[in-house]
Amino acid sequence: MSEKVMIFSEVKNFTQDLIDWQKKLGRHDLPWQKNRTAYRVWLSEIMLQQTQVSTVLNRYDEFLKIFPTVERLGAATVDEVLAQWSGMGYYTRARNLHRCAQSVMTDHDGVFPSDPKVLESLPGIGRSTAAAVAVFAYGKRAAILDGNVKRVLARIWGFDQDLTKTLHTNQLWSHAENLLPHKKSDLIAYTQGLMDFGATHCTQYQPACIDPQKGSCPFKKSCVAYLSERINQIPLKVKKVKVEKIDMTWWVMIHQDQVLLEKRPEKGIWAGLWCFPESQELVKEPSQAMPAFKHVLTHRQMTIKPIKVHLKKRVRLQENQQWFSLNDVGGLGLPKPMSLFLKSLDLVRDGE
DNA sequence: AACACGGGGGG
DNA sequence: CCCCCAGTGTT
Repeated sequence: MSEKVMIFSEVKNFTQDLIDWQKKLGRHDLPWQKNRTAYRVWLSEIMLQQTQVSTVLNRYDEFLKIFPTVERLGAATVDEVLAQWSGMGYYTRARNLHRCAQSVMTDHDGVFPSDPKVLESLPGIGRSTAAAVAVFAYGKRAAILDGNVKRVLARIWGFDQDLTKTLHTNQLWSHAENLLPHKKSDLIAYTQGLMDFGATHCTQYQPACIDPQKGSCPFKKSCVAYLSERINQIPLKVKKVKVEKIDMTWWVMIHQDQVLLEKRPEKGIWAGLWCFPESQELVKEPSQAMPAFKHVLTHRQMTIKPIKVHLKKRVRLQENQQWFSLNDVGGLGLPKPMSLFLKSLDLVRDGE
């Protein structure tokens, strides 16, 4: 048994059902669905990469009016292109759009290539966009796999692997290719159907299977995510916690064998635990920077910079502060780096 | 406020 | 391969 079959069980007639669905319930009147030249298709795909259909609808015709051909676009200045793009965000797209137009003019005799692999070599065109242009403009047999399509395929086949992993996304790519219709005449309806079904029915939140207002889902009977009540878990994208880098100062105030500690607020990091004060302004005794060290938490990488001050008298600067003998700190609630640090203080003291 | 999106670029 | 980024719109 091949790997493909093990991962993606048979969903009967998916391809044909989707084609039928598209013909009946898909979108047929979007401006870029008429007169599907490579230039028009390409422009719409780039605009749609990170921008909603409703926004692109307001911009597409205007853009084409100003840059009616790939030649005119390539001949424009990048500033003119950026000006026309303004408000749509991700301005790298506009710069690549311009570069791509120039490359089509100089490297491809002014004609967009039809081979997805060649399209993919152009600026701003990745695997999915290349396939879309090849299908819509040239009727080629190529698979798209954008965010909408990933959601549709992952849900129906119950593919619950982490899609931030290249391996799993590649498995989905293979699956997308296996699903392509064999009749070339079906490719446009099929590809458009994938896009439309994902955008209007198999939406991220409240898809049609649980929201009748969106219509009915033709795949309800076989959709693994729906049948196993995992619509909200699939597709799975494990977001890596962003590790924030933080510098923290510890004022290590020492008087004889005692240190001044501060009970931290009940909210935030190390809530309610005892720590060195992170700031102080009143004490003017000479201070000495100690070696900084790192402490790593799930979501933070802290660089702790202790500053030692030997005080002649015990002062308490705030209500939440208290002096402790080093012999007693062991009984306090201390965050990990505090207990490690205090132990090292002990060693220093013993060594003295 | 958190999340979603395709592609590029650097390590 | 992995990570990070960019900007607007949606939930």
